[in-house]
Amino acid sequence: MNKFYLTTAIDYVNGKPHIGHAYEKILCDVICRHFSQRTDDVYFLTGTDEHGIKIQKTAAANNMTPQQLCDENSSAFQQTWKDLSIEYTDFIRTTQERHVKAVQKIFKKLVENGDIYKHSYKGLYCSGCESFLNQRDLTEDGLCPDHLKKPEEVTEENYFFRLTKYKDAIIKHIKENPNFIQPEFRVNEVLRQLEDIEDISVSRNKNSVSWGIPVPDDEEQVIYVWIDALSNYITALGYDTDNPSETFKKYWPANVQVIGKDILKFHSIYWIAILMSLGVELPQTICAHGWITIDETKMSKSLGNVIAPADILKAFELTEPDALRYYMVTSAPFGRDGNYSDNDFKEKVNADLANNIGNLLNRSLNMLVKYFDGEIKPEFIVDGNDIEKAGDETVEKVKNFFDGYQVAEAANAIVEFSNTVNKYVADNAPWTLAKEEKMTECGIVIYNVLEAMRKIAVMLYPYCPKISSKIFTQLSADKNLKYDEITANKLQTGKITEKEKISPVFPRMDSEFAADKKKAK
RNA sequence: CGCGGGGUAGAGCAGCCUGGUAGCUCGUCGGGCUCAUAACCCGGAGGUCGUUGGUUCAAAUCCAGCCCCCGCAACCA
Repeated sequence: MNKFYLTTAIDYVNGKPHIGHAYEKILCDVICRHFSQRTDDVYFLTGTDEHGIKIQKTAAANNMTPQQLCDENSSAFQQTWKDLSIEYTDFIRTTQERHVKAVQKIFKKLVENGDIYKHSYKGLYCSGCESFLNQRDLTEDGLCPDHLKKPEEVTEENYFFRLTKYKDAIIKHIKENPNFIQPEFRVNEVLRQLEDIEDISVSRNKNSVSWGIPVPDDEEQVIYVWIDALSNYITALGYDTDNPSETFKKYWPANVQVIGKDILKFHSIYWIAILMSLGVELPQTICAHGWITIDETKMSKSLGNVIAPADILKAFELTEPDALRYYMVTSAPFGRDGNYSDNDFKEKVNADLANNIGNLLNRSLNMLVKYFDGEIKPEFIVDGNDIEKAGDETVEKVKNFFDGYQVAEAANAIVEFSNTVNKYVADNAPWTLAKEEKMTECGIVIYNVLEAMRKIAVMLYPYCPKISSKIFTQLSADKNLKYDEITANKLQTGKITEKEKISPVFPRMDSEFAADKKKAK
């Protein structure tokens, strides 16, 4: 693999970031960090979607210009990603000039290709809402639910995209490329949706929506969400209908486009049709993740159970996001919904990060200090033992899971390995060996454990970069994170640590350590 | 109506394709160890595998019917 390009959905800036937004970005960051360990060239794109009637209205309600609202909320998203250690390569905003210009060119190109036509559209317009309503949105009496007024039938002339022209080609592509839509159980849903698609409206009259990218050569119309938002995945790379950038040529097509299950239709049908019309290659995989519920309840503004990632970190007095990152991506199996609850969060990270992995490092380093003054002697290194093999097998398993973007499953494999190593410690009881003065045997066991820890630190890095870094530091190990070098590298011999340098890399939440931390503040 | 997934110990899941001792994580109870972050290791208790019937020497697993839950179909992240 010589490059890896991943995109997230771009978030609509009509509100502040919550853990639903965060879930996707963490998932993507974990995937990108993993692939950065296997290729030098990872490009990770995220951003914000900033046009449309909702932004226009929210801004007006708050006495702001739409651009002010977008600036404020887009910044909030960027700050949140920083707080969560999301290291994207580029952040695109659909109000940026680079995007606006490219979208207009794309629109023109679609017109030239004969895939866009003008068509009058008859709809139910509510003047209170300043927008069209669907029949199903109305009350039983046919009134607008918000304004309790009867909407008027209004005819608007819009531009339409010939989606139906690409229907057969899309079906063919989906059937011929089994990995195109992931998880696989979504494929039938999409094929079913394809059966009754119609051409889609891709513009709005300026009178109903003014906050958008103007249609080229028609002052009356602005470009609607489809062509605007979806094309961010290529405009960010510098796509241009006449003269695409080197970056675009290098990274497109995307290896994977990660989205929520709610927008799968737009990505596996609309977006694909647009690319087909433009004559641009299709992404390799569209991966739809599930949703995060809160205490088994759907998150919604009306229920008032929306949680911001920062609130969780604050509530648990966490100074780094690793635990939350770990929990979020392991709480749901691939593509399924996950759940967040304070209690599950605490239990999961205590069990895996503190008790299992963190304690394993702590106990083995302490033994190294106690029995060998922190020194690894050359005679401790014996190749080909069972733990080494188990470690190498885990490395392979983790790679395979990531190849299918199965992030939670890969994490389980890492914890399982750590668990095996804990058993190995108990079975071989280095403390007993020390008492019996079998010092070389004792050293071999401890060394094997520390070597296993080094591998765990490499594999854990995508999930918990800060904890991983602490493990490397305490092992005095080279922070080499490349998978190819896992087996080639070894811990250095000689004195690697002393009593004062050892401390829990992840304190149990609610433990004495956490309590001490609170006091210290 | 349709298409798809599911119902297995208190909770969350695996096993089902390729029938033959029902497994994992958390919790719980008991024991062990003493290197460690009330940690770690071992063991116990706890399940008529939704239900009815069929195939078979043998069914959680295959087949049929029924009951219940969920997803998609609807611009929710």
